[in-house]
Amino acid sequence: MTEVSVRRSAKWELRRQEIIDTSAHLFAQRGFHGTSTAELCEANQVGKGALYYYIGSKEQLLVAIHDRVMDEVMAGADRVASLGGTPPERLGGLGAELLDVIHRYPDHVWVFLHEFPALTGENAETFRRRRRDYEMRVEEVFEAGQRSGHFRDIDPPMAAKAWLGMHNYTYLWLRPGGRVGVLDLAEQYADIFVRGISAAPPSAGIVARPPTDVAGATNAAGATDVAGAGGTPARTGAKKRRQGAA
Amino acid sequence: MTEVSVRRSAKWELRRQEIIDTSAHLFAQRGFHGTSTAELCEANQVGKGALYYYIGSKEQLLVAIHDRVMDEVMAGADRVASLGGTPPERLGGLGAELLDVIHRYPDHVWVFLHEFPALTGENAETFRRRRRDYEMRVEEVFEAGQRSGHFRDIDPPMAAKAWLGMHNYTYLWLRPGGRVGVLDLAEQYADIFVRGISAAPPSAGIVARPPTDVAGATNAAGATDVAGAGGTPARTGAKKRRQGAA
DNA sequence: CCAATTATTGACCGCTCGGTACAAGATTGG
DNA sequence: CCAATCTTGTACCGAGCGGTCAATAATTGG
Repeated sequence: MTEVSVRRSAKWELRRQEIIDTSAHLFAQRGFHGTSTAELCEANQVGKGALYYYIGSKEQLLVAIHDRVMDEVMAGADRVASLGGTPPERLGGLGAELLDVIHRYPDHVWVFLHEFPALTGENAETFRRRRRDYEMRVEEVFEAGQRSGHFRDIDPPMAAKAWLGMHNYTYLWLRPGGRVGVLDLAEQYADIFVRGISAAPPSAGIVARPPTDVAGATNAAGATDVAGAGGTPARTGAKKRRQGAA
Repeated sequence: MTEVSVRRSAKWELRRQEIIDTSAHLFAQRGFHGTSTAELCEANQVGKGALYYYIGSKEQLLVAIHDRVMDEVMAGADRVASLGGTPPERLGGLGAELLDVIHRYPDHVWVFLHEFPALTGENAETFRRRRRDYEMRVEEVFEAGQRSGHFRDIDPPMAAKAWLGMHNYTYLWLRPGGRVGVLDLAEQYADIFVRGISAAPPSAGIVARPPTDVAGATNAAGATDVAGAGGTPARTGAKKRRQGAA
């Protein structure tokens, strides 16, 4: 389906990359479905024929953007793993690498984090798996940190999600040349998070108050799914479409 | 433009809410631009005429979903503010309220966090402002915590964004009936974050290592914007479209 | 220098999109 | 009971969609 087989010239690959990057910029502004192929042509200064000569289809373009992000992120994780170090050090390294990617590819990352649901079938499956792979590598650091006694006893999947959220969210504001430097930010984030989960004298129960429960408010349609992410909808009887969560 | 003036019957309002909620579910699966009005009709079991009788336009539907989320989130913040308490307590309260909304309206929140760029003109402006308002209320808690000596000296805007990211990201996996309870989660998150920024003996520099800089990699098109979020694009010469960041 | 290959154009296709018009049911209040 | 009003289905609209194609310009290698 993906048809990667055919080798093309280096010039072709180069032009293709340019088009991918420019298109990522557009997608990040207008959304994938909100951007027409005509707009892609205009932004890339090519006719329709040439555009499709390079991209194959709109979805393959989206896949290429996803690939760029996942490749970079995974390469960063590999680099960190190859360096070894204590769990806190490894966690800091992962954060620095992740923020580095977000900083260098803001458009691609935006698309990656927003337009995953626009992928269909096999493509969606591929990136669901790759995301999960990365998340597991983060979890492993938390597990290692608990075994080594650096971290206290928190649920690793939960910690990983908290950590991911904190870092991923920077895609909304972290920009080259911005007020905050990436490396500085990575250090501060690592500092906050590592302190937060480190095995140290607990600071007693200063924590949350339950939300003052406003009158029996559930989803007004009573329509909320009950299982984990991506549960099948009731009632709608969808036809051919793509799946849900990321 | 928004045409809120005309009062309708209670029955009408009720049916409208049902349609909004059902549509939020669809949008959360397929994306706003990826969902056709025909699909909305099928999901809501109405014809096109009836659909538009209730929603006015597709974008007004999107606005209604955004409204629901912002209203709930702001109401939660108000409740917390009215309770008073120390900054750590207030922060925990905000987190519990925020997670509560995400938990009760997973579809609406998904749409809110993904489809903001689909809003145009005045609507985009409105919700950009309301988001910023909420963010500032979070920042204020960090500032107060520093004044009171509960928190150490971190940049409040940065801390607010880290905190927001950590909490908002739960929209990807937090579901009614899921493995983790909301209140429990809120406590753990508050625990991690408050420890992470509390004024306490610093645990020395165990933090980040810089990313081993892979060969001169900037955006291959050299196309990254240089200013803060939402900078105007170069080169594309867009026509009538909406703005960038959230 | 010329044939083979690569790169590009722009007209065109069938289809779906968001939205409207309007007549006909349902409901309601006097 | 009937007229006014609320609610609904359906046929239809122009526009724009993603994608194709045959012709042709530009480049390349022998």
